[in-house]
Amino acid sequence: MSHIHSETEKKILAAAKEVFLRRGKDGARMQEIARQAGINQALLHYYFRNKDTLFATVARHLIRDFLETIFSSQPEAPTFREFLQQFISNYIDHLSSNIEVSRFILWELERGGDVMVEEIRALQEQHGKGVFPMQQRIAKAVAQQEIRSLEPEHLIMSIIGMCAYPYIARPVVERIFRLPDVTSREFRDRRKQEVFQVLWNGIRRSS
Amino acid sequence: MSHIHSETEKKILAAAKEVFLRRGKDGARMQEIARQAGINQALLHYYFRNKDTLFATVARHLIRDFLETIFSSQPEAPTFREFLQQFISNYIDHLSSNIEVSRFILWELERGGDVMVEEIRALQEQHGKGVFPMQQRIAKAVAQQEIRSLEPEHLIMSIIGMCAYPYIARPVVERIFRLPDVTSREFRDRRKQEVFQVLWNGIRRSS
DNA sequence: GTCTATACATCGATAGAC
DNA sequence: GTCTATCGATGTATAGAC
Repeated sequence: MSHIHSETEKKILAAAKEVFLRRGKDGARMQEIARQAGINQALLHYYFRNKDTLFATVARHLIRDFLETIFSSQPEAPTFREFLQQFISNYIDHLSSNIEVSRFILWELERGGDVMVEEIRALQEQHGKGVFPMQQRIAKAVAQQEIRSLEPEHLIMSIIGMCAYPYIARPVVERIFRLPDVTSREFRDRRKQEVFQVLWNGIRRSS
Repeated sequence: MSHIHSETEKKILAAAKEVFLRRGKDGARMQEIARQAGINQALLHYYFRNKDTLFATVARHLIRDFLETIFSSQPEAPTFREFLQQFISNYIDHLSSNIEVSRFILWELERGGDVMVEEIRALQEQHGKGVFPMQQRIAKAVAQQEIRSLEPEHLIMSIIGMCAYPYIARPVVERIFRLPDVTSREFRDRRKQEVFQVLWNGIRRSS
């Protein structure tokens, strides 16, 4: 993997990222990417053989950045309760200010999720043990009896599902439930609180 | 809205439903729909002026059926606890045996969700009061102190998000978490139990 | 109503001059 | 490296015979 990036190549990658995020792989037009990069279509094919190559490069970067932001730098909270609260807050804030990335990841999942899976695997190796960093944190909390016995994978699915849903089903949430803009401070704070309250009471040992 | 359906029209609608479900609006080919219906492309345009018209008709039917199955015929359980448990079970089973429909709804949401919103509004009028049937059931449970005070809309988002996530992120779930096929009996039963346990403990009053 | 044949538009990709 | 011009494939839609 070459890391020598000419000025033109950087412009192309930046333009491609924007267009692919906005329109998806199939919706994106090579012409639009070229125009946005201030070059012509032939030069685009000179740098990246074809659309597939260009898309693969962009998708890999986008997904890697997303995963690293969310799962790599995890809150170093002393208790699992605080860890959970901070993770939910970070995750909702990040989804909220990167709505196009969430949509892009959905597209990628519909396409089969291959890039997603590969990047997660790479992240796992990087952190050793071949598991999600978060999986270990949860397993530890169970072992130390901070929370009731459960399968970490299921808890992770629950957290992500609850946090991500409003951003996936935004039209329904905003127009049917008549809730405020899902990116607004008001909505985010309310949602964070509700997600945490349900989850924490749902997994704590005291029940 | 005409309800006179010729034999050919029915064949077209059935074929279009299958192809649109499998490939989405943009991925679907009029040629493929024609072939599957056993006719030619010209006849397709004779019945439905263009692709948009055909898609709109199919999408409306698909989404209406989905919404009616899930939200119209609700469990008539005496307690909210049982209601919740049954709803989760029905919803997960339905998603599981209609994976293509879930994917189709995601596509529709990404497109702006207009058809979805219109059909939900229609369903609301049909049930009076201008709200989700489920919204009322939750509000009642709060009023009768079966569960703690909360906004019904947030609880609905939590339920749907937790149930739907595995079917949205299927590649990650099955390949990274190494969980069984999300449509398997084994997985569904485990997921139903986990979702219910978290949610019920998360909203019951006793906490 | 149903067909064959074809027009017309779009888009990714390449040839070839500079 | 960068450009203009154009090819070739694909896909929607229509013309016109039966």
